[in-house]
Amino acid sequence: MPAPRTPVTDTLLAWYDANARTLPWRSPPGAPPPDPYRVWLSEIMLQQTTVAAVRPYYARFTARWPDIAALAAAGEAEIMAAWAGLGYYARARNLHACAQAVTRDHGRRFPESEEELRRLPGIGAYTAAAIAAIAFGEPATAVDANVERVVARLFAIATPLPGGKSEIRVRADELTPPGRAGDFAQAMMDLGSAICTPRDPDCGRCPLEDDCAAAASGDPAVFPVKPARKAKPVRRGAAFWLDHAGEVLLVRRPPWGMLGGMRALPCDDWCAARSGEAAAPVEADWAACGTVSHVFTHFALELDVHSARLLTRPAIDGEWWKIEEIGEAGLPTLFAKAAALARVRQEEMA
DNA sequence: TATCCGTGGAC
DNA sequence: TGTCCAAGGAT
Repeated sequence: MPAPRTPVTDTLLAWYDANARTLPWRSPPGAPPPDPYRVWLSEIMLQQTTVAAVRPYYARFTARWPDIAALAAAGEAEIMAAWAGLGYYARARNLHACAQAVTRDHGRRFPESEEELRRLPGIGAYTAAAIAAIAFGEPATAVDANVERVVARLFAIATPLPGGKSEIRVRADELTPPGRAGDFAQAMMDLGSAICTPRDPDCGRCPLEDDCAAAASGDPAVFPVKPARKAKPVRRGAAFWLDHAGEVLLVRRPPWGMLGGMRALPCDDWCAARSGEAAAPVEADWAACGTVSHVFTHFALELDVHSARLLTRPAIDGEWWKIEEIGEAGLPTLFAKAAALARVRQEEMA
């Protein structure tokens, strides 16, 4: 008589008990859950962002702001600057807004239910479920790209995304063990990260291979089915490095749109048909420094960088920043690249 | 539902 | 070099 088949969930949890990654924001399987503040912070940082990219930011944030009250008391500008380089900057503004909401409306403690968490700024369906399950042991199912991929393969769900999400959600709910929802979510992520990868999944090492319809099909990588991507348009713009007495002019971008709320070099609207069209912030003897190429999510940018040095400081809106301390200005990567180019050019001129 | 929103690493 | 895509959310 054949032995009863171990349910997929138990197989996965047993694998996780033996193979869980050690991460700074995570407790080992079976241990008491981590500080909800740290779970929340890590989940926000990890949205569409790799573990390797998050690590140093997580370390700096937790050292500088060790709890929710400290973060709520911080200025939005310093949080934005500390976030510089990590991308998706609306997350940083929402981070501050969420810290203030928890401090103001919830007595400095995160609400424990998925429903209440979902109402906080920057916390969507996935993050609410992840925090509820991981930090509070609630029976919530966090469906991220890893879970979508693993579940789509387990059941060979051929409906292209995003249409297939509803079926994936149902299946993921059915697999979630109410008593270990947090470990289940993290197990799915570890499996998706190390074994059930987007390309060339390593089925030979997968604890769920015998249960997986996609593995049985012989070509598991076709799941989940995704629509074709659109081509990225290329845009062109101009940025201006204006310095005087060892300081450079920086501006604050408007809170909405690209790089919203971040410090930046003065620039045009990136809609130039060709280089040399943009109006400079002041009259000066502008020199061309070169062009920065930068790829965003839905377009590529060719940014022409110009520099000028003034003998007298003009009356102009902005912030004069010590050039030697430009690294602490919190420039997003695009402008950090432009600044580096302008400084190289300056060295050549000197 | 579709679009906007960054960045860097892997292949 | 180009392509894909990573613990998504807001609108």
